[in-house]
Amino acid sequence: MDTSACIINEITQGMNLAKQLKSILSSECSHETKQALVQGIITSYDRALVMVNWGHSGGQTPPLTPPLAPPMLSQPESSVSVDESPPSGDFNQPFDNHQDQKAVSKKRKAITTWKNQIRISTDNGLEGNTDDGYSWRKYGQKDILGAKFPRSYYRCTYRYIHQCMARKQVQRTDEDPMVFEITYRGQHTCTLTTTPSVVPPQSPEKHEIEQHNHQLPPPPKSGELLSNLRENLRVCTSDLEAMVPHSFSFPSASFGSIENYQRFDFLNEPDHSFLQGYSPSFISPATSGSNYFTERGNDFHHHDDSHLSSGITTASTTNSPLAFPADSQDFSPNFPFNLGFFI
DNA sequence: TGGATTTGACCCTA
DNA sequence: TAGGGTCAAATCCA
Repeated sequence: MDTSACIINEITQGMNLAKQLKSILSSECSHETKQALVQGIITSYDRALVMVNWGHSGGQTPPLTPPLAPPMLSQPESSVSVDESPPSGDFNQPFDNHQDQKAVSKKRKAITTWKNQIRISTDNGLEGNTDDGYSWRKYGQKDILGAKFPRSYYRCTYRYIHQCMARKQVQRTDEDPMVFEITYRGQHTCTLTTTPSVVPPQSPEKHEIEQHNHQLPPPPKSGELLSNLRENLRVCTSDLEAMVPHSFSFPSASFGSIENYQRFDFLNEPDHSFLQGYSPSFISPATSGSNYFTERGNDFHHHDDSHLSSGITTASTTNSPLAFPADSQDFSPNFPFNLGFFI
């Protein structure tokens, strides 16, 4: 599907959703359903705008996003939308030695970054999660001046194995503790040799999640990720009817909702090369391989007064959804995002 | 015992 | 020089 077709699709979908919303505004439909429709409308127009921007910024085809934040008609309480900005520019500069590291440091500003804003709703006391299919390893945490919460730093687990220099920062926003801003830096090169979506690494966070919520479904199998990808891709290329995210429905009501505020920050010239850095997995708590929170006991250690900002002490990438108290600061976000949709 | 996390220290940039 | 980003030793956990 070319760009214009996708744009038309998005706009058309938004219109359809608006019509649906109009028809149910006076009905007995649940508040969640209405909200889901509104979210779907916003998402559709948002994506359409992004596509337009892409077209104007270089004539390249924007990443095709499947209905990530589609109206969750089937399960309105579980809504997941993703906002990702495509990366571009030069990154993944391995710096195994001091010299390289210096060079990279100088290029720090030039490295393309893009952000994701994910809102985790716990209206029903549950939460969902998304997965980018990659395995992240936390390598640092820092209190940021003026920030209420600390910032966590993650790098690809295969940094040294595959010289994958992908990194991400997870920062809980001050305004809304339930909103996490994830900044991605660099693209995954490990996908060139190992497809995370195919063989999603078992991240430690998975273990943690399992510890805290035994009712959660097991992490997705690699095959599931692939099949999910296919489904999503199919949705993207099918008619509007298919745009209704049946395939995005969460497997069970045990999932809360995560709203990804897609903010496309094109900090640099878009580059198709970033596509390889995205995981083909999509944001379904049941199928994705990442979790947003760590359930390790350690993660909850830092909740003494001296660690008010440690609510997010650890964020790891796991693939299981887990429940966490809405007002809790003890969960760490691991925000994988499924840019694989863009493929 | 190996892998992941924590956290203080160091480095780099503005 | 301050603040952000990264390193790496210590620690934790399965």
